[in-house]
Amino acid sequence: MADIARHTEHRYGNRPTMKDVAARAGVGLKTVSRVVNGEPGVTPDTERRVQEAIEVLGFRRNDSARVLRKGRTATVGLVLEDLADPFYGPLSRAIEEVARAHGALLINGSSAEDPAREQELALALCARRVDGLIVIPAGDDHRYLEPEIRAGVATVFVDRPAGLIDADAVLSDSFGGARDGVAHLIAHGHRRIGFIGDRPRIHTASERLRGYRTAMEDAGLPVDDAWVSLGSTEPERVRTAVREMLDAAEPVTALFAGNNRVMVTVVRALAGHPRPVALVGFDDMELADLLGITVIAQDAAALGRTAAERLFRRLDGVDDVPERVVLGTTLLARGSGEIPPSAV
Amino acid sequence: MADIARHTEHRYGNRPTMKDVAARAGVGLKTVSRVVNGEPGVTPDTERRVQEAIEVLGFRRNDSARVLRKGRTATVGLVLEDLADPFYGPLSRAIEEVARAHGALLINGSSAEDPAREQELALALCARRVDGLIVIPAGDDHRYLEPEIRAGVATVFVDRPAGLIDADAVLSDSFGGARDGVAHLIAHGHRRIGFIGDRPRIHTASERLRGYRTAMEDAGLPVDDAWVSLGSTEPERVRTAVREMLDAAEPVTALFAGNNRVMVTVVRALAGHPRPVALVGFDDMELADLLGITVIAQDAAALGRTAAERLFRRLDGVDDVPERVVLGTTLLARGSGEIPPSAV
DNA sequence: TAGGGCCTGGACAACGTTGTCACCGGAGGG
DNA sequence: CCCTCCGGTGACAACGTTGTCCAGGCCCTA
Repeated sequence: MADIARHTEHRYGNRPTMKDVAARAGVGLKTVSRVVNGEPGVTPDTERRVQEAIEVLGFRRNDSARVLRKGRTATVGLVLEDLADPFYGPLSRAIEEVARAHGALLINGSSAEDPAREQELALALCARRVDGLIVIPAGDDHRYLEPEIRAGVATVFVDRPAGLIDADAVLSDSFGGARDGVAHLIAHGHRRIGFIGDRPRIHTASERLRGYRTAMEDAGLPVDDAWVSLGSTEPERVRTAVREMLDAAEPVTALFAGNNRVMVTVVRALAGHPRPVALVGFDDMELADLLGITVIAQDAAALGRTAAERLFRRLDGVDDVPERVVLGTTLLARGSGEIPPSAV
Repeated sequence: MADIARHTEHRYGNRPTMKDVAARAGVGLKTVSRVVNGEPGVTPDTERRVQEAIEVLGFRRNDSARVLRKGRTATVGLVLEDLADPFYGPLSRAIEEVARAHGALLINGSSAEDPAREQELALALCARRVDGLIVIPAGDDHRYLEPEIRAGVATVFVDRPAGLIDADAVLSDSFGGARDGVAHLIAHGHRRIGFIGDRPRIHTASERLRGYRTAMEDAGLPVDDAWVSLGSTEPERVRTAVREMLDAAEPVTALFAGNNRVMVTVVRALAGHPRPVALVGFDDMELADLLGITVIAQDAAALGRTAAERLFRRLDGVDDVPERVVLGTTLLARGSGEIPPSAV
């Protein structure tokens, strides 16, 4: 007796199960299941009795058991890089909307830019048997996902491509966007333009650098090594980079900021600078319009939506080859990018 | 034969189970379980054989089954209001960090300010048997959560209190913050101060309004009905409210913005206004410092952290009475709040 | 009125894991 | 030399749900 009690002790705080509901309603277990799932073949009267019992007991179906039985979880996982980065807000929101439209729930977590944590998180999601996975990669080796993908977990990468495996990816045109932004500065008369970007290991960062170099080359302009600074987006590092480029014997007259983190710090640094310096940043931000910052805007929502739709198409059984989708960017001229070069 | 095939057909894409691993390693099922869970009592040699089989087969434990058996999911649910609102980024990030420190995963979703959707989402999370729930309420009736709480789902509300049930809540001092902000404007000479806030149904909105009224009253100032505008945070509505207050016969000389959504629109509206108007906003935002906007800052991260810690304390069995924790706010003077009243 | 089909309801197994308990072989003590 | 004990191992039930299949009752038709 004591044994039995110990056995069923703190099990979900003793929640009622379908069995309990069945007993209370005086029907069979399966009939309760039918009512709960809206399956046909139940008399209105029986259904009413079951509903009543459900109400009284406060029964709620245990989806874990359901998942175990059915094999589908109606859940997709999202591994993003930093929940607090404003760029990812609209992106994950768009994914959530699509998931919701497909009756699925979203589980997410952030990797904090740490590849090990990305892997840990992605695999934890797989252990929860998400139907699909959307990943904003922090690392550059995703072979660890191969068994999962083989086992049927639909996987789509966003913002950055997967590393060392062949998988769907939805990206912004980092190269083209950066090239256009730098060309914009050149068109306004700049010849010495600085580029401050994220760590080159990150795909978007290196693509944007490539865009910068291409624009310069296309205009027949040389690029001094001192004009390019890559590394973490730590404010301290970025501030130093700005200072060095502006204090040089031949200072740059314009700057290109490789992403929103960098841009924020650059704007702050330039605010304290005596000479006007042109600036174009990658990524739009709220309030950037009021500050008159010219940016290359990505459509984060479209990125998320596209990726999610792709994921659900795969979950619906469409099985075409992995593909890379690239979305265009938009240059928003607001003033900071149209400042002419100032005499030194 | 065909029957058997049909039976095991598309089940997680036929993932290997512990049984498969056991067969391959030539050991018993339970031994595999022991290895997977790091339980003691397995010879190094046996363990190696099992690990090898796991590797080869690409086995990953099915947490759904585990949950079903154990009764705990090591998962907490977060119902927030809008993933894309920058205020919630740091908040959910802080919650995630605490959850991670406790070895738990976070599932979240947004209610989009719709009470029905909040309920749907919260109950879906309960069906997935999350151990705990953190809710940023959209609605003001949470009785639907009573069976869940009774069944043992630890529940903490953040940013706004629960409605009609007794539950933990972690809040910012909306009343005190607004009162201080308005008092700040009064101290700088303003007598006619407008308040533009969110819908009064929302607890924070009404508290902030109360703070505004209290500050005015404390200073012996009257409040004209035309100076108070409550409603949605739609830009169009806020713009209209700003215009009306500034175009009145006796226009306000200062504005208090009830939250970050409102503040953004107000700043935009004031940018096009000929006369300088003082402004204090509730909620800090990135770049607000560069625009010189004086704000009442809440510590979103502390809010999230406090709530999450409270949740896990409950999950650890601490069972004190539901409590309301109120965190202080900080006035950040940056210029816009220190503009003196301009002659009309 | 008997027979057949349809509709409602229930018994039972299975999903993949973990807790319980029993078994087996070897070491150590009497 | 036998008995006990213990560490390592495996058989089995149980978690709560759903799919399958069968039973019984009803109505309709011949």
